[in-house]
Amino acid sequence: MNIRTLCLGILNFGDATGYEIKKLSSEGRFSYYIDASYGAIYPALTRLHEEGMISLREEHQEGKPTRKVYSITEEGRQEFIANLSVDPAPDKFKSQFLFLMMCAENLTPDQIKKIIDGRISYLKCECSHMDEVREHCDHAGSQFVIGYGRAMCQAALKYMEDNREFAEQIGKDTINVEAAE
Amino acid sequence: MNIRTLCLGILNFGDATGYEIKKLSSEGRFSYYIDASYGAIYPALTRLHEEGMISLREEHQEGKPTRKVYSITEEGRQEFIANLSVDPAPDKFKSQFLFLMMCAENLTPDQIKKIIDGRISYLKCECSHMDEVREHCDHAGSQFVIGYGRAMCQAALKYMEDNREFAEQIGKDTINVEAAE
DNA sequence: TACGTCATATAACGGTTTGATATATAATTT
DNA sequence: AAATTATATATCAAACCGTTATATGACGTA
Repeated sequence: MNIRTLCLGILNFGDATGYEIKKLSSEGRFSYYIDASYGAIYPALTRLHEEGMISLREEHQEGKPTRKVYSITEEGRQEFIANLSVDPAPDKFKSQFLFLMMCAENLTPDQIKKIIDGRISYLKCECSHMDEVREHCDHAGSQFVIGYGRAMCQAALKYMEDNREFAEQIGKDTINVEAAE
Repeated sequence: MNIRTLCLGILNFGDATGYEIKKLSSEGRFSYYIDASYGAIYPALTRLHEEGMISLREEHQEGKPTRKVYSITEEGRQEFIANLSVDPAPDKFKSQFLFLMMCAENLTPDQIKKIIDGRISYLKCECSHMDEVREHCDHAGSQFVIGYGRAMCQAALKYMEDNREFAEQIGKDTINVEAAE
């Protein structure tokens, strides 16, 4: 799924500027499973507008750049709907935390402990962020999606709490092995 | 975390060719949280070799291209360890499935059902793939990481089974709304 | 006075996708 | 049985897509 479809999808929920699309994708109710950058959004919007998929309304403001508010057109809606019919691609997931855990025998027990503590507070933060988003949103699709994200987050937290001792042991074992050599 | 560090990390587990690094990252025990492409791996290995971070042993074969087997050097190991000390970046997660669910009111009940069925079999497939990887691997870090992935996968399956009716209702509601208009 | 928010935009960089090249073996179709 | 197609091994480059970093600038807040 490319940014083109992503912009159309967000605009299908309501008019927005490039700035707002960015915020929705990295902080709003889309943020759990999407993250687009300005460098991709602005050129995509320009092209979508040239092709008539979205229309533009300029709101001039004093001291600030002109707000360029985009709306999806009937043509754009059709392209968007057509794109929804293709089979969804597999999820993409990248985690530097898991990579670090995989290499835990190269870390000191102290480092491992710090990383795990950081992970748990990161997950708690994500979790409460999703709770917040869920409260301010009664759209059914959003409820389902945020609920999914929350379930993942809670499962991760539970796993971390149940298995942190095992992970911390890796660092301690390595020290003993090195001492024995 | 860039491919450079990723290649060093995989080579720190043992010698490998570019081809094998790719397989490990998209099918092996790293695949749950990493995925690198040939187009990134080969240039990275070439550069790493030029810089003395990895050494090269060529194995000539009949009919096939020469196998270029890389090993991490002491210098490479030092760079790798140094890179493990930085705070892990937040996870990156992208899901076309969740995007589709977010837009469920634009889909027919039939489409939603098909997407959910596909999702459940995808998750089951991922889950059994992880079980398989876990069995063939008694390295502690791998156990922790695969266990994490498995926990996520099972939580996703449970959520899907508990909430599929809710999601399927979205499509049916939309039809009724449209009929009423 | 420095940082966070609003707002658009581009250049440099990094990584993915696609496809070229080449052979052997396994599976499927005719 | 023969022919075709898919899969696995193995490296690599070009085209394309998206991220990161940065420029610009004003307003509000700590």
